Amino acid sequence: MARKATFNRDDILRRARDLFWRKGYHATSLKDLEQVLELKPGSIYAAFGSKEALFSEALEVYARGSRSDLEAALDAGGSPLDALAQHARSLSALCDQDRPARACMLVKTILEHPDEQSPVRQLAETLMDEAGARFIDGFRRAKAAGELAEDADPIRLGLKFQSDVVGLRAFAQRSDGADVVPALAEDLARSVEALRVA
Amino acid sequence: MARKATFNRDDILRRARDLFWRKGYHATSLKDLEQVLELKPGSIYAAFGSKEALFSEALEVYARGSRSDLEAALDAGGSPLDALAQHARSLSALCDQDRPARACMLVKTILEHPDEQSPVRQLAETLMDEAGARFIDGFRRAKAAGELAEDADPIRLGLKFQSDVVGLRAFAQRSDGADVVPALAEDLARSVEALRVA
DNA sequence: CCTTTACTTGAGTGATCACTCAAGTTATAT
DNA sequence: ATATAACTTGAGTGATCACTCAAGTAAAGG
Repeated sequence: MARKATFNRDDILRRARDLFWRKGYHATSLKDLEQVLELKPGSIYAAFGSKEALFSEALEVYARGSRSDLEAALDAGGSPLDALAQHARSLSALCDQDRPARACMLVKTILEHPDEQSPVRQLAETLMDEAGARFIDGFRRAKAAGELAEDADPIRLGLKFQSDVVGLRAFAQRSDGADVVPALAEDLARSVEALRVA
Repeated sequence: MARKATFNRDDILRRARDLFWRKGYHATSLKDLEQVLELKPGSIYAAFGSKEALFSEALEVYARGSRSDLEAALDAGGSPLDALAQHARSLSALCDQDRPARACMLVKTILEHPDEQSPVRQLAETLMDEAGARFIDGFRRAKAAGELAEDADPIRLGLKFQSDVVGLRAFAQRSDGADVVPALAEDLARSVEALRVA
């Protein structure tokens, strides 16, 4: 009856994510996308509707990808505090791999969209809230496991941790980031472990 | 013999700084600048040469402005550690004022310029290195004043502090940033004060 | 096989981009 | 007052922006 698209949608979205993640929304042109996705403009618009819609889907792919590591570690059943510390320590690898950018794509998106009403901005904020909720949940589990002091506030700890991660990753974006990131990641991991009371 | 420009250069640069700070480099068009600066394109180009050159000057104005507070506090002769903690605490005011953006303009610039060779990116990095050097200097003075432990590493502490500030300010950019920033700023200030041994 | 239905193609849309420059204007020096 | 040198003006430059659509192509159903 009909014909299927010749490209793999997930593959295209991952490529779009990497390009947007590296260059940001405004600096990425349709020409850039055509080259990287190996798609003509007509195909892009038939499949995704608009540059903004494509970006939104790419952002969701990014968020989905970031979700897995921490969630897996937390659900593995070991010490929640260890999982959080391990997550911090894993940031030292930020500079090794050849990734599109070291900074968080959600943060980059929020910073380059000052209009709080813009759909892209709101999506990025929602996804960041979800990420924050996962950190908070991590500290909640740590408290439930008796790893934290009685008066520890999981919400405050979770938000502080997210803020620290955001800072570390933004800081890591600098050209000489590789020189300092491992030490900063270690500092962050130890500050988490220092919360342990049991 | 000749004629003077009718506008005040510093005033124009402050306005350009605020616009670029808020919208970022790529999303700011010459049309935007013409409106905000109340200058015709010819005047802008006669005075500054190019959009990039104007941005660079605006970025330097930004950096010069950010420099003053901490430097004054450190040079006031009181406790260096108190000056640093006070600087952290002052971040809680980030959300009160009606500023162009809560995030650091240098960080925003680095994040939206992935090409490490671009002049704008290199300028932003240089200015950020200088800011980091001031933090490091603060901890050096604190150590010299006997406020820090013998084995404290001012460089590491300074970079960690800068990373925390970057994170806090980027985090503060979120729509509901006002709800959490004061608590995060207080946490950061206390973590500085916790370093005190004397 | 042919028909149908979708996907692919890429030249082309008007709008906007950063930027230019010749003509007009005005403060200053003489 | 006049000449001069610098500033201001704004229409206009080619390039690029996000996006469209009619024509071409190919896979699936009968």
